[in-house]
Amino acid sequence: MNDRCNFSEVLARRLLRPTPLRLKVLETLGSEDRPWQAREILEAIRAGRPVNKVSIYRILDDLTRLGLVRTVSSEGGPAYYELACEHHPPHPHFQCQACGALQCLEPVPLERVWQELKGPLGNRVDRLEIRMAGLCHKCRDIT
Amino acid sequence: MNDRCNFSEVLARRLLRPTPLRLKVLETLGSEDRPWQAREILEAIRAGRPVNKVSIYRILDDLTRLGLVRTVSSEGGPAYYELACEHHPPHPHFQCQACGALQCLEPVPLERVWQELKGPLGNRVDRLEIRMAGLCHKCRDIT
DNA sequence: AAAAATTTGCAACTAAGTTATAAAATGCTA
DNA sequence: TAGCATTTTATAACTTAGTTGCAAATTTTT
Repeated sequence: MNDRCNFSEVLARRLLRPTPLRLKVLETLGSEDRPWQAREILEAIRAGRPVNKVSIYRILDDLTRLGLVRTVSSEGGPAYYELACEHHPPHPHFQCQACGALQCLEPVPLERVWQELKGPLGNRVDRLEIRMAGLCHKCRDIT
Repeated sequence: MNDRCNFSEVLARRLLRPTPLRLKVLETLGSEDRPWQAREILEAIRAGRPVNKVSIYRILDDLTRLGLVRTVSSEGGPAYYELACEHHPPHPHFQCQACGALQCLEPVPLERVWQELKGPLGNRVDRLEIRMAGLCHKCRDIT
């Protein structure tokens, strides 16, 4: 999916060294158009080399803090992570309640909703997360 | 907040006995206009009598399955629960990234967004969760 | 009141994520 | 390029949220 980002350049520009492990994490996240669990990333990387889970969590934290990665929360489950580069702007997600799979949906124009929500409360709003839940087309076909 | 629901009637109508503990859980959820963590509920009830956490989780599960309670997921944290009675329809939430507090926002008209999102994917959509994150007015004032 | 069913408690467990600290790797300066 | 400082990764131990299996207690039914 994401062959278009030069990760090591991006990392270097952002005060984080482009180590093999960091690049591997970014590469993994970019390899499919869906959010990943920390554990999935760990297992994917372990298929090729030994890694410790703490390193994965730390790298995901760092990348998130720098804005290269976005976290997506899931219904009762663990956190998911996705790339936050210019080719992957914020967007809603769909989670299947049967198989648990999390899909990325197309961005939708939310200016109106956004304005309506942020207005009256005096809160400073930084992020908006939209998650739909239901039965995905695969699980729908099966049953 | 919620003096308007006759919980034990509601429970009885729904195949769940109105036990003191179940009523206490509902009463606690209804006592403030905000979602509660399981742990908060546990502690609130323990102030008045001994309870086991497993009972709380089980009761919350049962009530959620019956549609009397809704779960609200939070940024990286534990699950939250809120009443789902007719006086408290689905609505967006705001979570402060500084103090972690979760507020209930007013329901917004989402038909347009909903249609736009559910359309092309072939998924059956049952629920829509909207969460905003940022800095709440209290934390804003402090800093 | 006895039997059956439901509800709650208790202990042990799992999974996600964190913390503290040590080891390894990398970059920098002489 | 050797030595020192800094950054990155590993390891082990821990915390917190939530679950599971089963026993005790309570309630309902007969």
